[in-house]
This record gives sequence, structure tokens and C-alpha cells, in this order.
Amino acid sequence: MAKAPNHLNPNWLSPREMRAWRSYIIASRRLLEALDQDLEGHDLSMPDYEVLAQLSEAPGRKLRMSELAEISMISKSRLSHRIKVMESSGWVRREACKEDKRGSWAIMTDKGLKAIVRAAPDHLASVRGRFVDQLTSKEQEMLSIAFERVLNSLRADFKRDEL
Amino acid sequence: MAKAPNHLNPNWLSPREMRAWRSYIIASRRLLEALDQDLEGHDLSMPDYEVLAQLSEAPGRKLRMSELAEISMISKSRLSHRIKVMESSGWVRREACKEDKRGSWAIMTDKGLKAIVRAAPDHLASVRGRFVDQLTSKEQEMLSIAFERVLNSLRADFKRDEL
DNA sequence: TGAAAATAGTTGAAATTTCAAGTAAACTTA
DNA sequence: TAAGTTTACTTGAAATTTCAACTATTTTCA
Repeated sequence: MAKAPNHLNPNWLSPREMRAWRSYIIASRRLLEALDQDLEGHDLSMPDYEVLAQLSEAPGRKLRMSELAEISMISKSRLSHRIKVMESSGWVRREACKEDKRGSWAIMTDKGLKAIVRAAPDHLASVRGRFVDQLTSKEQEMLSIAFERVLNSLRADFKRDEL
Repeated sequence: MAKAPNHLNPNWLSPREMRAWRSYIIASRRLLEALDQDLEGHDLSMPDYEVLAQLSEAPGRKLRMSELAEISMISKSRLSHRIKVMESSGWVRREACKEDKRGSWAIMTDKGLKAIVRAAPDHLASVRGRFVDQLTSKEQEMLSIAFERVLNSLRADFKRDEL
């Protein structure tokens, strides 16, 4: 490595910092992996669950592709491909958008709704058992504040790049 | 969705819990995305960086494939494929293992070493600026404790499954 | 107006990851 | 010691994701 991993080098992470980073990154990898596995029984991945959950909460259970991509935090292209397979499993259908002829709606079918309704309690229990319930109230609060700060600083950097 | 998102349903996440979960998951997605982008200039992804970093720290800059997969937290199959492309970029080479003829070593080349040595300071700065430095010392400590607990509970569940 | 730019979305190909299977060597144990 | 099992790793194919076009509007503004 470039620099020896000791705190004599001021750039390197201190033991406290290193511990925070490593525990975060390692636990997160395992956590996401576990949550994904918990959804396997419902033939869903976390990203697909997210897409369906967003649709299920949208007015009329439909959203424009762009907005769905945005709030699901995946690329338009990826969403386009993914919706194609969800169409083939009959969970979603597309419909042309009349207001803007370039656009199209992703619409959740009844079958799709049933699919998340079935998966949601398990997923919720999984998020609870593996994450939320592992934290004290105080930790939950501090974590919220800390991660909101992290997110805001990412956004600020992003804005800076746009100029 | 299955249940209305209000705290009258005892299974649902309370506002505090929901906030913790959402801030964590959203910030994490963005953070990992940003860290990956920061590495783009070095032609590296986070997983590849991790693999190379592990190799660089190993005695003799070499590790058995299995162990490398384990500590890098990726599957053997994935590692095998990934090492193939790293071989073609000249960062790593393979060597048959004499002690155990089933096995093989992944060995970091000088060129590979130079590659992470070049990338490491940027990556470090990126982890710092986007995450570690955004947290107070107190937050770092609490976060370590909390995520170590989350990880331990995952491991306990895993062990339970093995029986 | 009308040309240029931006937006919405799709598509096919390339790269990556996962999955199931396969090979070969090393253990286990009856 | 030989049959059965486990371990170490690779491989090819399938599924997924990314990437770079590309079409068809819609918007901007000179």
C-alpha cells in the first residue's frame, strides 16, 4: 500500500476512524446480502422490491419511467430492462403517456400488487430483525442524523460538480 | 402495500425507526456510488480495489484464491473471473500451489502494486471526505459499536441456519 | 418561426455477476 | 486401502447491469 497503516501518517485513518469505516462497510455488505436472501423466497431482489414498492405507493399505482428510475435510484436503462422482465412475470405493464408522447407509464397490475403485499411483511420483519431492532433508540437517532449529514455532503459535492 | 405505514400497526416501523432505516439505506447507496466514481480515474471499481488491497497487504503479496475470495467478500467464481481480467491488465498472475495441488496462488505483480499505490491516496481521501470526516468522534464510536452488533447478529443467524 | 438543445425512453452489445456443473486433489472412514 | 466426501478452483451459460447509441418528441430562444 501507499502508506503504512499507522497513525503517524496524518492522512491515514486513525484506529477509531478505521474501525468506524470497516465496521460500517463490512456489516453493510453482509446486511444487504442477507436482506436479499430473505427475499429470495418471494422471487424478488432488493432492487426489484424497491421498484414495486414505489409503484404500489404511487397514486393509481403508476409512475412515469423517469420518475420511477429516479426514486428507485437506478438508471433509466436498467429500469427499462427490468420492467421488461417484470412485464413478462405479469407484475407490471406499460402504457403510452398521452400528455407527453415521448413518455410511458409503468403500471402495477393486480398480480404485481399481490406479489409485494405478500412479500412486504417478510421484508419488514427482515429489516427489523437484522437491522432496526439491533439498534437502540439513541443509536437510531444518531445514525439518522449522521447519515443525513453524509447524504447532504454528497449532494453538495454533486452540485459543485455540476457547475 | 400490505399494511398502512402508520404506527398503529405495531409491526410497521415507527417514524424514528423508519428514519434510521431510510437515511442509512439511501445514504449508503449514494456513498458507495460516489466512492466507485472516485476510483474511475484509476480504472478500478471498489470490489477490484478491495481485492488488490488485500493482495498488497498479504505476505509475499500473494494469497490463495479461496482466502482472497473470503476476505474480499466475493464468491470464488466471481473472483476467478475477475482475476482473469486482472491478469490481462498485468496486475496479477496465477501460480500453481505446490503444497496443495488443487489450489492456486493469486500473486500481485509490481505493476499491480504500482496501480493500488497510485490509487490508494485518492481512495483514502475519498473515504475520508465523503464519510469518515462527516462524522464526529462520538458518532464514529457509536457507529462502530452498532454495526459490529448488527454484524454479530447476522453471524449468529448464519450459524443457526447451518445446523 | 424554426433550428438547436434538451428530455423521455428504448435498444443491442459489451462487461459483469451469478449459477450450476465439472475436474482434480485431498481428506475420512469403514 | 478403497469408496465416499469434501475442498479448491475453473468454466460456460444465463441473467443482470452498464454503456453508447438512437428515435421521437418537447422545449428553448434567436
